[in-house]
Amino acid sequence: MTQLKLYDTYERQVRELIPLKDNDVGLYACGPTVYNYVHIGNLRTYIFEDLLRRTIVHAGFNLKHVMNITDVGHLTSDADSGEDKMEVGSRRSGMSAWEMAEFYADSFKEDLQRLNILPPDIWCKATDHIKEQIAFVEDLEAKNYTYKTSDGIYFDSRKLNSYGYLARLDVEGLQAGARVEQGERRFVTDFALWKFSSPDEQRQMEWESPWGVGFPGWHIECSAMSARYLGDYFDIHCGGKDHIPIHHTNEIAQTEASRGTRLANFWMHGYFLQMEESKMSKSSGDFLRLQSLIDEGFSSLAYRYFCLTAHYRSELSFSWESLKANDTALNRLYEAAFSWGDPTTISEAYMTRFVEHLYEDLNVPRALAVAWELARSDEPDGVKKATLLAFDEIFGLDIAEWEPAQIDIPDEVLNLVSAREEARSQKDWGKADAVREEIRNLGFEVEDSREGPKIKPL
RNA sequence: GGCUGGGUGGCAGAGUGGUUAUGCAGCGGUCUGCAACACCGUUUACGCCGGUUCAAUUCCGACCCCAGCCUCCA
Repeated sequence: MTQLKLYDTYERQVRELIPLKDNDVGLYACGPTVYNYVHIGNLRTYIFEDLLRRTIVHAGFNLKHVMNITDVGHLTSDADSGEDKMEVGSRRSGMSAWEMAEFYADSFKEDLQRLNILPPDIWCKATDHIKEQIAFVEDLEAKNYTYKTSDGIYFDSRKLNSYGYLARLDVEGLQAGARVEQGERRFVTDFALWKFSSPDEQRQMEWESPWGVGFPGWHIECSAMSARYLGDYFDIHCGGKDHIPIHHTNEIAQTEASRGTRLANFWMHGYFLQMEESKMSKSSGDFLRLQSLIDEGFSSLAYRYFCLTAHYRSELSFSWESLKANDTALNRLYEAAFSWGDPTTISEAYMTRFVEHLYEDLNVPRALAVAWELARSDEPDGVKKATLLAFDEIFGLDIAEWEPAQIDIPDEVLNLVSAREEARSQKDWGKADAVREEIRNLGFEVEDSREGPKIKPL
């Protein structure tokens, strides 16, 4: 049997996934901060995680997939100097922080569904786990890894020799090149575990703690919640690559200091979607949502397919042209698969090639190339269909469900089509072409296939 | 400026020390009254300069450019 190999950012190498315990694989994925809609770049990362979890299940492991919702504490600056994004978002949206959290979390879940991204086994919200986070900070305090400033409790990163290993941080270089105010922090890489509510401003989200009224820092939620649901040391932790230098680095530091482990056996990161012009920046408010693509006439699965064409560890350049190209490809695949009829038996030869690529650190682009070779091969239709449907367990493109769109064609157009058939049977090409032009003016295109005329909306 | 990655044909994107995916577009063809659809075939490539090697796009070094983090971001 083929081994499932994955790239681990911590070791910077591809190695076999061997569960820490029995046949069980614990997977923790960093979810969104729900202060706004997610954009298509965010969604690329969740598509990667979906491919990962489908592959883990395909390889025969028992999966426990946990995803958090950050609904408090993520500041507008990772240097712990900015405002809470939730409070800022609340002012912008006119909703309370609590209402807004629910609104954007629901919107996020809807996007996942539209992209055939399977939901995690457990959703967990930071605000539902304040106790666990306080307990975690207390433990760090007892172990002498914290210090207090006027605005919060901070993690003393210099007490950990291994700090920054995940990102291969040059800590001294960071100190030298620092461009931000350190405030009362003792060192650039120190970070907030608990922030005090400001006396000047009434926060919507705040809690009592041993250190006073306030709210948890951003990083502590992941250490606390992953420990609660998956244990102190679990199999895979993933997120976007931008989390490597700060968020994940800090999670590792907290857990290492408190529990003496490095948190996860594998650290996996999805790379960015690259925009043509501007950056895919959420804070500027100018970003593409899944809905933006749908508004332009693309299906959500066309975007999923587009993401399958690039390896998760390479940047992918987004452009409308490129999305269009892949939309065309996907529709050809759908139509071909539909025309093959009922599935019969799976081709072992193609399946083997597919799995080899998939298990080699999720080489989905290669796996997709195998699908196309299969589609254009001499295999019997039933075999093609059965094999492609098996591939689709991973691709998640709903190939089995696809059927040609049913469109309403006005009687006027149908009459014209009949009139044109009449003219064609009499070889009156001039009239046939004139009628076709008339039909075009009504918004429909006629194509003469072997089975008779086909009508499509323009 | 510091650190971490990356630069492949018209576009997107795999991969490899010598046989060079895949998709879209283009071109040629089959089909068709014509067109379209579909299918078949097919051209253009590895940022720049050195080095190692029988052989480098693939390994090493310098340079240029791009991205991420250090300031909001998956």
